[in-house]
Order: sequence, then C-alpha cells, then structure tokens
Amino acid sequence: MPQHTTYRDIKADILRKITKGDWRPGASIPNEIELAASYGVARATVNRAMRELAEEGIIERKRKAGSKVRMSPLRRARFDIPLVRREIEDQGQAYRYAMISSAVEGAPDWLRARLNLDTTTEVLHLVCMHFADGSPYQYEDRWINLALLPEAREADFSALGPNEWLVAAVPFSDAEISFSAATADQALANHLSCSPGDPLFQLERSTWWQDRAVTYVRLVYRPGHRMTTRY
Amino acid sequence: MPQHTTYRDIKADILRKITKGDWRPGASIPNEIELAASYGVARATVNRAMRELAEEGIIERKRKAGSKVRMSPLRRARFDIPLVRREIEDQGQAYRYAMISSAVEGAPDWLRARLNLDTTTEVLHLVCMHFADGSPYQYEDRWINLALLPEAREADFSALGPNEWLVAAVPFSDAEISFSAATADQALANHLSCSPGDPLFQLERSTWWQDRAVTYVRLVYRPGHRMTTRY
DNA sequence: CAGTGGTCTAGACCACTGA
DNA sequence: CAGTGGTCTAGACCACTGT
Repeated sequence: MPQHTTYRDIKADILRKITKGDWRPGASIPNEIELAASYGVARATVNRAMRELAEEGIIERKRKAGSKVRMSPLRRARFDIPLVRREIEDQGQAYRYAMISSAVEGAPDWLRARLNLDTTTEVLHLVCMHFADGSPYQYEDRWINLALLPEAREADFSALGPNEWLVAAVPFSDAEISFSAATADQALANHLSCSPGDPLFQLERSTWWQDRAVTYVRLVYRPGHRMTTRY
Repeated sequence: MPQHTTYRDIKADILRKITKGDWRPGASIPNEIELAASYGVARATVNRAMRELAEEGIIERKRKAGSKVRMSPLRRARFDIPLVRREIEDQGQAYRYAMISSAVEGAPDWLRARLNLDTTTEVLHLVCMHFADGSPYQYEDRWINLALLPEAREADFSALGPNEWLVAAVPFSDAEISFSAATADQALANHLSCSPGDPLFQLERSTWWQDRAVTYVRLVYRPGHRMTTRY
C-alpha cells in the first residue's frame, strides 16, 4: 500500500513537469482543488507545495488569476553569512583573531550619512584581522555607534572579535548587506599579504536595531575569495 | 470581536521577544502545544510561524529537544538574480545589447573540468556586452554545450542575448553561482570603458539540466557595481 | 460577483531523537 | 520510551482581484 503522498512529492512532480517542458514558462497550472483531486490529497498539501515553489521563484500565484510558471525564471540565490570564526573552522582550519587598532572618534561624514547619525555621535572605530591557519583571511573595518551601545567603550576587543561581541550584545537586528570589488591599497596589501592593486572581494553591512543604527562594517577578503551557492 | 490571530502575528510576537531580549540566544522556546494554548490558536498556526522563523535562521528546531533561539544568528541573505535586461530596465534605463564575437570551439580544459564535459565536446563561445543608457554595464563571456543544445549552433545571437535565448530553450535548471573580484585587463577595460587594473565585481554561473552541463557564463560588471540586499 | 489562493481549525498519526 | 516537531486531512471562511 502506498504511503501518503507528501507535499514534497507534489513539489518534485510539478518541478519535473516544468523542467521537462510539459509546462512552459507562462503556462497556467491547474488550480489547487484540481491538483488536490488529481494527486489524491487534501488541498492544504497542494497549497504547501505550491507556496514553496512560489517562494523559490519558480511559479507566480495570484488570487483569482491562478498559478503560472514564471516567464523569466527569477533566480533567487541564498547565501549563508556566518561568523568568520565559523566560516574558517568549518573549513577545518585554525582560527586566529587580532585587533589592530581601536579608537573613539566622532563619526565621519560618510558614516553619518550611511547610518543616519547626528553630528555629535561618537563611534568606536576598530580595525581587526582574522586568520585561517595563520594566513590572513579577512580584514575587518568596524564602526560601532556608542550612542546606542555605550558599553562598547569599555569592552575588550583585543581577545574577542567585535562581531562576536555584538552578536551577544544585540542578538537580532535588521541589516543591509552589499558585495562589491575593491583594490588593495598599500595598507590592505600589508594586512592581507598581497600586492597593492590586487582585486579584493568585499562585503559591507549596516545593522539596525529597532530603527537605530548599531554598526557598519567593511569586510575585505583575501585575494581569490569566492562566495558560492547552488540554487 | 477580535479577528483571528494569524501566524504572522505570532511570528512577529516571537521575533519581538527575541529582539527585545526576553528570549536570549540559546534559550528554549515553549513547545508548540503550549504556544498554541497561550495564543489561543491551533497548533498548525504556531507551527507555521515557527517553521518560518527556523527557515530564516532565527531559531533552531529539533524533535524531542524543542525549539531554541539560535546561538550565533545564522544570517541568510537572499539575492534575486534577474536577467540583465530586467535589471537595467527596472532602474529606468534603456537597455542595449551587442554581440562581440561568436565561435564554435572545442571546450578548453578548464571548461571541461568545470562542466564535466568529455574531450570531444564542442562548445559555442560568445562574447557580448550589455549597455544601460548607452554606457557599458556588463560584459558577458558565455560558453554553451553544443552536445546538449545543438540548436544553439544555428541561433542568431546578434539580436537576442544568449541569456534570453537560453531561458526559452532550457527554462529551469540547477545552477551554481559564485561572486568574486577580478582585475580589468586591457580587453575588459576597453569593453567596460575603464582603466586596466580597475577592480571589477564578477558573477560566474554554471548551469545543469538533468545533470548535464548546459552553459557556463562569466558576467563582469562595470566598475563600482554593488549587489545589495536587506535581511 | 465569482473564482482562486490564503489561512485557520481540530484532530490524527508518525518520525525522529534525547534522556 | 516518551516528548517534540513534521505532516496530513476535511472542512470552513475570507481576501483579493480579474472579468
């Protein structure tokens, strides 16, 4: 006797129909009631399968209009952005952290603009390095809003990286993240053991907690770094 | 009379408890039955709220062990990778496409390794440019597996970009995508109107259809390009 | 205004896994 | 082995939106 048909079975079957070309882009998909009948399951089961396909950008759903295979397959790539420590340890390498500099400053204009800070705000400016098996892995240029996190002024960042400190202090927050390419200047080249002019992959992240800026960080990876995912 | 409490309400409430610090990282969350009782809803409703929080990396769930707030907030960034044409048109700019070269070749070794092709496989090698409001926007270096897609040999890529052609020919497929930084060499600098040595953001994508390689593409963006998302 | 997806319910059985 | 989440069902009402 067959086990229950699961929403996964249905999802896979629909996806197969799409990849095989039975249902071309733009084509209408039967409505949930028909699908439920044809698969012999409850509508909720079909609904879950279809909902997930829509979330993944495979199909489009509209009330009354029904479900269609997406015209241009909107591809949605998902990246997990772990703590550097985990990223390195998960690769089986030894993690080492070093603080390079720490200073309390007035927020520079570009930072005030980015984080929407007022002119009197002080920030803690940290520069750090993360090493994998002794080699430079990532350069961290970190700015922390002291108006929101005055306790950062007293924290000791010589042993614990600011990322890990922040995770404990402000566990969950909103963030804007962006990827781009940068050139190694002399200082970066020294830190990352590369040549000035080398192209470097960098990640910038601004973080808010309940609509107030917490921190901005620029993370520059060693030459050749790739951020990869499947979808 | 109050409307139903929705799974969104519950999700928001739990997220609020976490961001406010009521439930710290590592803390246990009541089980679904208790939550359902305390919110006055069915367990399925709580289940959906919790399932989505888990999907977003906020909490961890294990049978028997229960649900906990994640220790290190695994951040999951999602990027939509649209067709270049849409990317440009969505910014309100005029899109223009140009093919630069087209040739049928034997697959070079690096490509055979990447796509797992055998030695006799022929590929179509295309180089193209995408312009936004007349300025170079993206350089495309495309390789198409002619063993899998022989009809590409006869297709006219001088008017329609290979991306759009492929979307129609092989609508849905598996892909591996990766982001990195590259340096402009003289040829790239000419195409993208920049200087040799400029750092450029690039995206590489290998695509499979039912476990057979379809295409590999390297997309190099003009200087200064950023790929941004919120989460 | 009628068709479609969005969501909730109350109950059930099951799979996994920690104690 | 017992507790927790994973999933399905059958039915219901509702919100949105195209025709």
